[in-house]
Amino acid sequence: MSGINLKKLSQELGLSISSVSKALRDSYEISAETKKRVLAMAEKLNYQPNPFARGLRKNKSTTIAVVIPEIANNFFALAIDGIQLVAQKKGYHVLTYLTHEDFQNEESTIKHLQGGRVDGVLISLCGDTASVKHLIDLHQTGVPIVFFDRVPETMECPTVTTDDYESGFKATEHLILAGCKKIAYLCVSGFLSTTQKRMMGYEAALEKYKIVFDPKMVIQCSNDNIANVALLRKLLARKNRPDGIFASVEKLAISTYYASNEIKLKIPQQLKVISFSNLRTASLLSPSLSTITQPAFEIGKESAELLFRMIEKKTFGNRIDRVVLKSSLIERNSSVKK
Amino acid sequence: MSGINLKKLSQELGLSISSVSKALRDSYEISAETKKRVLAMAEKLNYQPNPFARGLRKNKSTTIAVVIPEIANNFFALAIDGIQLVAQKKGYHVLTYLTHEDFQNEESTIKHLQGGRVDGVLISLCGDTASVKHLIDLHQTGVPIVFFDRVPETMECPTVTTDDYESGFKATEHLILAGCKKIAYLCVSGFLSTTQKRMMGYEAALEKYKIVFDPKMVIQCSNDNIANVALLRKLLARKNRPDGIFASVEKLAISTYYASNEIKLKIPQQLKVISFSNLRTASLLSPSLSTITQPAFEIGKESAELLFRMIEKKTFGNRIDRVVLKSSLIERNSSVKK
DNA sequence: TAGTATTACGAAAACGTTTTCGTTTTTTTT
DNA sequence: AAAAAAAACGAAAACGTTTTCGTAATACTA
Repeated sequence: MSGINLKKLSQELGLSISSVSKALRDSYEISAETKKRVLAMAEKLNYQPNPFARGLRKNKSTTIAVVIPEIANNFFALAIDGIQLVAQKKGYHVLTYLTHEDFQNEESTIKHLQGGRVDGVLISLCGDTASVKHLIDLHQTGVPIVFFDRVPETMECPTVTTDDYESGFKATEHLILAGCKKIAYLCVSGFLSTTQKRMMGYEAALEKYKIVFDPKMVIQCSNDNIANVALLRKLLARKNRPDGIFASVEKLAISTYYASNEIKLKIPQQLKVISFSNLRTASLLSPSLSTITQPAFEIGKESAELLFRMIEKKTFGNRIDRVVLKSSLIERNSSVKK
Repeated sequence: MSGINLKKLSQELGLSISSVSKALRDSYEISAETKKRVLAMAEKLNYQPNPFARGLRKNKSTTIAVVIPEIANNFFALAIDGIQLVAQKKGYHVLTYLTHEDFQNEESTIKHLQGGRVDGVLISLCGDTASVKHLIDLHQTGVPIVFFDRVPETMECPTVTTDDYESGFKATEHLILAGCKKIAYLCVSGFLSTTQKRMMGYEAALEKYKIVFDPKMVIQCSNDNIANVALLRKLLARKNRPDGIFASVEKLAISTYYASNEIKLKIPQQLKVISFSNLRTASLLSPSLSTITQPAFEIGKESAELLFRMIEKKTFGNRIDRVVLKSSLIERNSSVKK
């Protein structure tokens, strides 16, 4: 359809296909003047090499895949930004897939990647990923994989994460020092590595300050915002309600705000809140939201750089990189001691 | 690398390559029992067809490209969500490209798409796109293109947009009715169709209420948030400062909030604000932000559906669809009359 | 000057599919 | 029972590259 290929170019130039091809890749076998002619004609006819023919021949796609749970999420949007930056610099194309936190989706997506469509995969697991067999299979076909943020527990693999345990600890400690006695931990899925580690930090902080851990204060939320608001409203209307909320994902903090508004619960007077979040508007909220902010852009950037290192020198197998970046705790009014 | 292809499959089965291929595509030339055997073996060996070989042979990629200015932006993130939904349903893959509002990027991205890498393109133009020659070239190679939100003025082409003129009018009228006498219009680029139309609505509303249009109240901002805050701080500190702000993009509203905070200007008492925005936290801001909210998800969905209609029946050329969706004005405290 | 490098190019195979066109065997029709 | 039709499969070309190898013509070496 595009019409213009090596054959037409070579006819136009009175050269063979192979010579034209070599001229375009600047081969030493072709004289300087011929190269000039070829380049000029290629430019004139606006020749673009067919990526499928090239991919087939070279067994290379110059494409990577990014598999994430959702895109309408500041963390992942920023991470993609970082990924795209380095991919673009390398001349790579980026395929994006959304799992919508559904394991079936993740599985079939990964399976489709088996055919050689991509040279590498960046993935953040979905909430209910129980098995990682699909990923092991993919890895065994020779496709390098880098996990970021949500990584598997049961697989030796390259990862880029943040200091989730420490962040969980600090966030909880922060609430305790602000006067909270009964802190709820909000999460979306118990399977996730992030959820687990943040919760371990949460538990450790409770222990340090001699607060007994109450399993009922671990609130499993869903991906349905409306349902989450309803759930939280119930939680916060109870007699025995928590006086502090530690949200392990941004949207749960927002739902907490909505729920509190609905039942006229004052933040931070009656309820203190801190949350993992990359909201640009955190400081503009009413009240401004205290956050643990992950370096989302850098996570994307680091992951992509790690992946390209694996793609370029095929030295993976003998070494496994695990990068850990630091999140920062930003105190604002939602958790202020009064 | 992946290893398992039709040749190996056929050897394993004692069949010819062509028969295996036909069996897998459920051809009438192959007997039912042979098909069963082939399917079973393919499943067992986890066969995945090579997308490059298939793409080369069929001259089809089952891939579309999405070209947008930025991803860390609620509008575009939601639009991508809608696009992915329908692409996934169709079994298509989605390549994402970010132009970062840079025309050079947009141009080279589109050029690279010329080789047949994708079956169709969804694009929202970047702010300084002066010429659309690159897009006309691409279109002439037979690649269907659908423009969404930011569309070209000088090209007959399929588009999905919102009622920008009306929205601009209503937003401005809303500020006027709330008591504003001097309304500034904030935009990122004068070239954009959206900017233009929203501004025409703005001017029309001013005229209706006999307010003279002041060109100095049209504020050209950049993509640098920090610079924008500084610019707005200056604007709002002037003696002759505006008493109303109409932001044509979300981030400018946020910058307005930052600037106002810095110079202790009270919203909505001293300054009323309304903005195009898809912020989930609009109602939680201090004060809650009045918005024109575009149906971003639906825009993405409609665009993709339109594109696939064009890809599937190649009836483009004889008809050009232009879909217009409605935005909604949501009044909140940032523009309340007091 | 004969032999050897070097330079500049072309022919052809290969990548893994799909598809067209045989070809053989079986079934149906007359 | 002979001819025609149908069923089930295989051989091979084609898609557009890249790359290996071969081969002229020219330049250099002894």
